[in-house]
Amino acid sequence: MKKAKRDTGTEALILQKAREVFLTKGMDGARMQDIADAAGMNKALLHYYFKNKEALFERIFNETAGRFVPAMKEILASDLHFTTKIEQVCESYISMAIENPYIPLFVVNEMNKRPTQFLEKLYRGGMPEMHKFAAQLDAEVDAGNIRAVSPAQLIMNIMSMCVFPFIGKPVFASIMGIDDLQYRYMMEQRKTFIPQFILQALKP
Amino acid sequence: MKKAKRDTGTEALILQKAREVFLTKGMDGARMQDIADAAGMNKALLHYYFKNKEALFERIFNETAGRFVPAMKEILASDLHFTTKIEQVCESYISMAIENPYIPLFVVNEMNKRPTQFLEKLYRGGMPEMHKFAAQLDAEVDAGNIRAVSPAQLIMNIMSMCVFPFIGKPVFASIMGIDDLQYRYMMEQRKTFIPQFILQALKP
DNA sequence: GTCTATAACTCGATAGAC
DNA sequence: GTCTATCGAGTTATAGAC
Repeated sequence: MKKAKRDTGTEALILQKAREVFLTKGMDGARMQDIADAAGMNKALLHYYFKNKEALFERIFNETAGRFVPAMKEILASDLHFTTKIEQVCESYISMAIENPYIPLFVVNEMNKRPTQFLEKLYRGGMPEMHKFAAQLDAEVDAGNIRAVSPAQLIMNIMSMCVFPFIGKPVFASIMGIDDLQYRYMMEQRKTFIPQFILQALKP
Repeated sequence: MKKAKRDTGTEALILQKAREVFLTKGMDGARMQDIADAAGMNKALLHYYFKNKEALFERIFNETAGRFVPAMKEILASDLHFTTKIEQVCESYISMAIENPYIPLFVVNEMNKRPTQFLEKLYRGGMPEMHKFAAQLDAEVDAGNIRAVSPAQLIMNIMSMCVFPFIGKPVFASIMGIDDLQYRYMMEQRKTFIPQFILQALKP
């Protein structure tokens, strides 16, 4: 039986609770008091472990972005067939978002508030290989395997269909009259629905 | 030559500037001082016209949501052919978002922060006629005109492809290496690209 | 109706006891 | 390492002169 706490138990607890608070309220909306309450401690202790609110936020943000950006880049940069890439990107992103439903809106907000810092992190370890994927598409078009299509517009469609349902959940769930469990099921379905939808649209 | 100011010139000016500030910084990030500065007056005057920050924000939010929600509902509830509905929804939403690029993220944030109040406004004047559109789709499927498809998933796809490119602009523009003008052009293209893409995906 | 000045309050951060 | 107490900056909101 493991110990409930590890060496740096308190620091880990702070990070965990700070994560919950920042993800749901954002940097501006979150209060240090909220985090202290969630962790069952006082504000002073937060400052003992982290210099200030911004440092704590930065830490959370880096871990959050770092959690799924690399996987995406890896898939796109690989030598897989473009069909497989689409399938894997959808499967990978939607799985992550089902488990971390607050991440999409959180990331999108920070990205819009501080685009430069965000892009810096995005590009760390190499620019995403959009060109490779785009070149694959163009090759398929030339070979007559798929209809002529703008790679940029297609990439936008793929990302949109994967990400937005998590951001727009309140309206979607409401107008469709479904609960959380049913919504989760719909998202599971989308892992295969989106690739099928796209490939169908690309048929010559 | 008209007067620059109308009866309630000051109030209108406050609303206009408050709108700019709230849309870009959000409720939490915006400061009354920011609005006062933008309007070239002092904070006290803001409170003379509006009880408090929240009341001012509420006013802006209602006007913002009210600006495009009714148009959407009208299109969906109409007797147009489902193909035409898709075309008009895309054209209508994208046109609005091109002219008001900050609205999508702003609305999405408020919707997630206070879902109940948002949905209340959305449903004012009748629930959106999703069922009518869904029934149209099912009829087309039965007639063999389009492939079998979940109306809910399809609606999600349409909304996602229209809305998300405006929310995710910073990354998209960056990885595609294009400037604001080129991005705007891409959005113009999407007005027809999305409907074509969808109809292609629905071909039997 | 618009301004200046300031009260009242929130919140991040620090000092210092234990 | 964790707590209580408090400071000080920044913000909303109000009082009162013009």
